[in-house]
Amino acid sequence: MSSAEILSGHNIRPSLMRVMIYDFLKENRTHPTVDDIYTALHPAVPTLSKTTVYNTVRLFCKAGLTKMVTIEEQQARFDGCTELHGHFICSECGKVFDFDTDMPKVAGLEDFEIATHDVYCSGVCKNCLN
Amino acid sequence: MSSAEILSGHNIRPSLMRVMIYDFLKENRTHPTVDDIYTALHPAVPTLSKTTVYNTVRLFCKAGLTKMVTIEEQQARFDGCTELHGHFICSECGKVFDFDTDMPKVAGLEDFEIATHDVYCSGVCKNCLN
DNA sequence: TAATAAATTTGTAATCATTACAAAAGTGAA
DNA sequence: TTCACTTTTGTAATGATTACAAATTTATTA
Repeated sequence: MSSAEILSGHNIRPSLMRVMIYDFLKENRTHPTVDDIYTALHPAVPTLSKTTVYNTVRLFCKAGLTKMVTIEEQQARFDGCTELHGHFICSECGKVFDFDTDMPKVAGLEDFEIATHDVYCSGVCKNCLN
Repeated sequence: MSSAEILSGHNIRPSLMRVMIYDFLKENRTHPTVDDIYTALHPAVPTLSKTTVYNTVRLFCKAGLTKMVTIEEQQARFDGCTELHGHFICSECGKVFDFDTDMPKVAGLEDFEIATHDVYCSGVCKNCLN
């Protein structure tokens, strides 16, 4: 299924900018920040505005198409994959890695309506340990 | 064990401000922000500076005495309890609740040095569901 | 105790991510 | 084409956090 079709399927009109940003998130599984996205796409689309990137990722997240990753930082990161998986941030290099996990146990929140589950870890990654 | 002793045990000199801030975190399990802490203590200590609160919570977190809770917000929250537990944020009222959980499964990070585990959930709390 | 050194606290100014907002540009229908 | 509507853009505002140096407090030494 094309990105345009995926966007349409979530009631988001597949404009050029939106498709580009969605493609970027799909192809770059590095959990980019808004600035990362802007910097990567700006050369190809000089008229791109950072506000548009902010608006677009917010739109995507509201539609459940992408996920926001807030992990010990003041800069939000975005993830094109919404399947359940954990995020590990390396305190040395700052890179964010995915890992496999399972649905965490949640006890004591009876009568709460739980919409999202997130598992975060931090430490030092393999590369930085050398 | 007194707060002063706990601070000393972590190689933090137990100054008046530090003990007050630590006590506040121990007694108020509401995951307060820096501003919450400042606003609560300021009447009693009019000379308190917000910078001091920032410095102090950073010092505590570095020493492992408190934990930072970054959950879909641009404002960091602080938790005086470092035992393993999950955090739930209500998308309606913004309150953060603790819940029981267990150590999440982490697969695929062999050779990584994992220092922290965090489980976050979001949704609508019991009160807001009415 | 007085003098000195070290650590803590404070206030101001700077930084930086994010949002508000209104104008401009683009898109599609009649 | 014209009109209504949506998207995109740029600028300015907001607000959390940090940098930094001065002021204050605390501990140490003589």
